[in-house]
Amino acid sequence: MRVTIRDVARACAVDVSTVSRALAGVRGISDETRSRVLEAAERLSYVPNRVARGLATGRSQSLGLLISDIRNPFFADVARGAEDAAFAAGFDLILGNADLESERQMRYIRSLVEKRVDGLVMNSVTALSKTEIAELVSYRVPVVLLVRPRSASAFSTVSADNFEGGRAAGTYLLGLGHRNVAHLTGSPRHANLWARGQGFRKAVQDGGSRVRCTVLRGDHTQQGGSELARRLFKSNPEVTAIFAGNDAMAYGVLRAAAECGRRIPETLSLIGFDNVDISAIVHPPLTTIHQPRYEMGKASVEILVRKIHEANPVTEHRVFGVQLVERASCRAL
Amino acid sequence: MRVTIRDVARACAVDVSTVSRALAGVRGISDETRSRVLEAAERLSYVPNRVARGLATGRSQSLGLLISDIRNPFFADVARGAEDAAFAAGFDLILGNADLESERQMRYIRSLVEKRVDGLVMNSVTALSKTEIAELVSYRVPVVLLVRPRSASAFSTVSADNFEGGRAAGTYLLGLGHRNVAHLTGSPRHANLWARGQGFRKAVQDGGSRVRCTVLRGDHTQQGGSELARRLFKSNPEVTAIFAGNDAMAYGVLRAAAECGRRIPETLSLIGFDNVDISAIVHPPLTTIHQPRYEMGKASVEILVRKIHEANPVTEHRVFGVQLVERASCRAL
DNA sequence: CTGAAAGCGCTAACAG
DNA sequence: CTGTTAGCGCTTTCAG
Repeated sequence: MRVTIRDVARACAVDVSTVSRALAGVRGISDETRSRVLEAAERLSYVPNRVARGLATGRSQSLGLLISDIRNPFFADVARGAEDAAFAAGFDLILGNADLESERQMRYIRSLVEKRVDGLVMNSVTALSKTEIAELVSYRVPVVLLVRPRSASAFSTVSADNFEGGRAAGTYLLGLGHRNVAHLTGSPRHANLWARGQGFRKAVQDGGSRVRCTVLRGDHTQQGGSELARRLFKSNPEVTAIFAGNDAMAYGVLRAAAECGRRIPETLSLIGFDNVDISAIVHPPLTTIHQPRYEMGKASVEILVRKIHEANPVTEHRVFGVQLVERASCRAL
Repeated sequence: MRVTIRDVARACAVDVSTVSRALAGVRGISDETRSRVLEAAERLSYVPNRVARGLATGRSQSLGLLISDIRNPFFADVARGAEDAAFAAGFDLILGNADLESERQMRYIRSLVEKRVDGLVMNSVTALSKTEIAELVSYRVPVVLLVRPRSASAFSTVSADNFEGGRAAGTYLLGLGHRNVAHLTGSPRHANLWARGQGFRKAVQDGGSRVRCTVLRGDHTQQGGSELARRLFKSNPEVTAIFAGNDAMAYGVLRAAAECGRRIPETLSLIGFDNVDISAIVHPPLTTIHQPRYEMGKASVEILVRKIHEANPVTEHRVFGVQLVERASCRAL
C-alpha cells in the first residue's frame, strides 16, 4: 500500500488536515509543525495522490489538447508551445489526435470531460455538427480554438492573421512585377485557407485590372499541390507566379515544376504559407509566410488558464501577426 | 452542480451501487433494471466522473508519454502511434517534453506519478543519474523505454535495430565500390547513434583491409553535420562516401557539400538514418535507413498496456527491423 | 439480483 | 494555529 497523508499525520502526531495544510503551503500554520510535517513526508517518501485531491477540489490540473494530427509539424510546434505553457502553470496536457473526424473528436471530448479536464484547446470545431457543438458547449468546459470559426461562438480563439498573410503574398508577387498569378488552395470550408485566399484576392484587386489571377482548389497536401500545379501548367502555361495555400502544397508544386521542366525561380516564382522547418532546406529555399506556431500554442493555454482561474471568464480572441520570409523561390519579372 | 450517480439512482429508485453495476456493464444484474438505469442516465445527460472512479479503483486509465521534443518528427510519429494504441485500449495519453534534461524529466515523472498514471513510456533514461533511476523504479510504475540502455535494467524496451541499420549502410556503400568512407555521428553516450556506428564499423571491417574509414563526432544536428562535413573535406578530401548518424546531420552535409562545391551524388555519396518525411523532398532525395517510428510508438503502449493488465508482468524487449530506402544521394564509384 | 455500508485519499468549512 | 467533521463521486465487499 502506498503511503498516504494519514501515515504522515500519524508519523508526526498531528491531524491529516494539518498535513494537508502544510503540504499545500497555505499560511495559518506554524513554521515548526510545517517543517516537521514536511520532514516526515520526505522521510516516508510520501507521494501526494492528485486524483484524490482532484476529487476533493473539483479540479484535475490537466488540460486537453485536441488536434488533427501531431505529425503535422504545425501542430507539433503548437503542442510544444502549449505544453510549455501548461508545464509553467502547473497543468498537464492530455493529447488527442482527432483527424478532424467528428466521431473521433467527440469520443475524445467525452473522455476528456469524464476525466474532468479543467480546459480544452482544440484545433477546430468545423468538423462538428450543430448538435455536437451544442453538446460541447453543454459540458461547460473552457475552450480555446486554434482556428477562428467564421460563425460567432462562445469559444475563445487564437489564430494567425491569415488574411494579412495572403495579402502580403499577393502584394509581394505583384511588386515583383508578376501579372499572371495563381493561387492553389484547398476546400473553401477550411477557414484558414479561405482567409489566405481572400487576402490574396484583395491584393490582386488592389493591384489593378491588368492582373490575371486563377484559383485552383484541391487537397491541401503535397500531393494536391502537385496535381493542381500540373493542371495549372496546362490550362495557363503563361503563369509566372504561384501562391500555395500552405508549404506542403508548395512542395508539391516544386515537384510538379521539376517534372514539367519549369525552373523555380527562373521561370516561375513560388510562395508558400507556414514556414515549416524544412522550407529553408528544400531546394530552392522556399519564400513563405511565417506564422508563430509555438507562440500560438503557448498563448492558447495561457488564455485557457486565465479563463479557468477567473470567476466570470471573458471569451478572448487573439490574432497573431504573420511575416513574409524571403528566401529564394521568387524572382522579379 | 453536475449530475452524479446518485441522481441517476434516485431517478430510477435504485441504489447507487446498482447504477454503478449497470454502467460498468458487469453481469449479475437484470436486463430490465440495467436498461432502466441506462435510459435514466441518458435522459439526465449523466457524465461519469473518472477521477472519482480512479480514486475508488486505483487506476487512472491514463498513460504518460515522456519524450525529448515533440517537434522532432521522429517523436511526432512515435507519439501518434502511441496515441492510437492508447486510444484503442481506452487510455489517455499525457504528453511531456523533457528535452533530455534530467531535472525537467524528474519533475514530469513525479507529476505523472502523483496523477497515478497507470504506465509510462519514455524516450530514454540516459540523462538520469543512478539515484534518479532508483527513484523512478521505486515508484513501481510500469515503464517502456524507446531507447535500449546498454546497461541491464528493469524496464521494457522498444527499439529499432540500429546496429543492423548501420551495417546495412556500410555494406551498401562498400557494395557501390567506395573504399574511402566516413561516418559522422554524435556523442558516444547516445546509445542509438553508438549502435549505428558499431554496425557501420562492422561492415567496414568485413569489407577487408583496403577500406579507409574516418569517424567524426559532433552535435547530432543539421548544424553539427555541416561542421563535421567541412572538417572532413579538409582532413580527408579524397573521401567518396559519408554515412550520417541521422537525417538531420545528412542535411547538414548536403549544405556543406553545396558550399564546398562537392556534388552529391556525382562526387560524393551520402546516406542518412531515420527516413524523416522530408528525405524524399530534399535535393537530391536522400538515401537513408528507415525505422518504423509509428509502429514503435504503437508497440510501446501495447506492451505497456499488457504489462498493466498482467498479474506479474514480464519485462519485454522488442526490436524492430530497419530498411534501406534507396533514393538518389548515392552512386557507384 | 439488489441494497447497505465502508472506504479510496484528500480538502475545507467550522469550532475550539 | 490545529483538530473535528463532512463530504467529493464512485466501487466493492457483504448481507439479504
